[in-house]
Amino acid sequence: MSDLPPEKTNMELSSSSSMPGPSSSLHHSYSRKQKSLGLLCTNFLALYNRHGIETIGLDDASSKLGVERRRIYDIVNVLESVGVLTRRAKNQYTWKGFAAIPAALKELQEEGAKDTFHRFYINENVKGSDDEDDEEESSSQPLSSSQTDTSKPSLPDSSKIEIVFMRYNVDLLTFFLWWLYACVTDNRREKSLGLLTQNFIKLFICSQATIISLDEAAKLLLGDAHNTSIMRTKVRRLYDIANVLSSMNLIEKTHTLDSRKPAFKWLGYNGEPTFTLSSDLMMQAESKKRVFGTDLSNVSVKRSKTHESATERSLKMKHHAIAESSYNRIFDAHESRHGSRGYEFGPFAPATGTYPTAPLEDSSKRAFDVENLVSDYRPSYQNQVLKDLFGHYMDAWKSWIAMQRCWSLMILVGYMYKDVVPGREYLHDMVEFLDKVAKTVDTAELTPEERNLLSIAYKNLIAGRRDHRVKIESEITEICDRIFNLIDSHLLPSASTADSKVFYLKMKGGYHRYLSDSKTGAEKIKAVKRTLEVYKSAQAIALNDLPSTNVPRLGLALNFSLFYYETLISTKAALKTAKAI
DNA sequence: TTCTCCCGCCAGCGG
DNA sequence: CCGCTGGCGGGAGAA
Repeated sequence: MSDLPPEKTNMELSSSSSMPGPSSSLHHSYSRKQKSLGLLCTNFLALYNRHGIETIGLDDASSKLGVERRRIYDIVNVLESVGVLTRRAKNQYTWKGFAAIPAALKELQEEGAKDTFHRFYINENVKGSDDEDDEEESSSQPLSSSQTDTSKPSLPDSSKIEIVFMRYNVDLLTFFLWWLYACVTDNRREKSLGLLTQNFIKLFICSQATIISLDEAAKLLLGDAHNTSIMRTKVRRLYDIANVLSSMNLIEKTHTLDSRKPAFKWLGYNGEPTFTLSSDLMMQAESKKRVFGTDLSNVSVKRSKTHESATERSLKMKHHAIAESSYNRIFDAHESRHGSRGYEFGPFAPATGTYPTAPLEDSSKRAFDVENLVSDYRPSYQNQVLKDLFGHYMDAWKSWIAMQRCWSLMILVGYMYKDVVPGREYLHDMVEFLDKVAKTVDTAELTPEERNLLSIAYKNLIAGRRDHRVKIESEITEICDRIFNLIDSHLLPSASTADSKVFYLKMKGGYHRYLSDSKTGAEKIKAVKRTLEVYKSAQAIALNDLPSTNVPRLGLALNFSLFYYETLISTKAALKTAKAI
């Protein structure tokens, strides 16, 4: 609101602002193609792709090519991402040449192979309905009604988190690692043209697809975010990139097979591209540009900044006057929504004990703005700060409040990044962590969310073991069945002496006993009964036909009595406890 | 009309 | 503070 910088406002009065926009086109036949990024890149390469070029100054480039510096940045960034250039210092780049491309591509390919991370941007299944989240889980947590709870708008409802946990075996430590990673990975960098270029290239070289349309690329690179405005921006950038890359002959514009839609085909690096010949063409091309180009861009930026020639400025202002109002409004809205932009909570400013809840407060509609979430919760710590970051967090880890905060952040981040599927290592680290957390209750009680997480975590932990036990049990059963079968249908029928009969029966009884140990409930009772039966029949034979000194008979007696003793004790105990309850 | 994509604002950052 | 970078999206040519 009315925060026009003063210099701009006084500039305005000089301009003949009566004619809004399109009047500017009358006195020069202006063609965009003359100024395309692709052409510019070609010229750039022609200018510098030769022997003897070591370093490139951006000023130099911009004045030689007759474009604003801004455009040079675009080109240079893309070129750098394929290794043709390297930044050496401010304003200074080192020319590596096309020879460096293959290595860079190879690296990209390898990187792309194990690249699970950069799928960061997720999200936004648009409306509050968590549509494709499968339903099976909901039975256990019936209160998962999406909105309506105004009481605690702070975090995404815990049932959802639980689903996330369950589905992906996500644990807290993993969350934390993600978050660290997200912090360390510079926010701005993530959206940079260079990185985008690399990812774009990865799409080609890490898949079989040779033809990709920019729409598809944008969708792939964005994960699932189908937000149109984000898409539009991304596609714009992809156009920029594609133009540069195609001027290097790395890709080529074609059409998709099925439709008319334009797309780009990967050509790859085929040695030195052909455009070196344009080195002389360039001269004339450049001179032509001088003629055709609007006066806007060519003049050295430096000069125009100190002494802005009025004509030039007026032209600018025309644009500006129209754009200004709406632009500012949008901008203001955006800014106010963010409040003060500073990352005031720092990594873990212990002073404010509350949860960082602000962006979620609109709980009526869960489709919160991820962009803002990301910028709020993933502050872009730069350089200096980054160096200490890890240690800092590790320190913070020890303080309860920090932990609490960390926890909520992790939940948020985990929620946001739920599409990333993590591994299942860290199990024990997680338990340790949880123990630590749980032991801090004397300082501060667990919040409901935290309690819930604690329970979930341990539940997950146990669940695995129980599964394991079930498996073991079934194996035991199988083995026992095998032996019973063997004894009943072979060994026992062909046993002629009482001695051997008793021996086998004793053995059979023993295995029934083992079975009864590992079973529970009705199965256990059955196994116990069986044991008893078998032992009794064995005993009958033994008492009749065997001398009291016979070894199998003695063994049988021992086992039988032992079994009796055990079952008796346990039944008694069971009865007692049952009565007590 | 939709597709392309240039232009330049201005936030961030380094010095 | 100043100047360099570079994300970003408006909106103007091109198709």
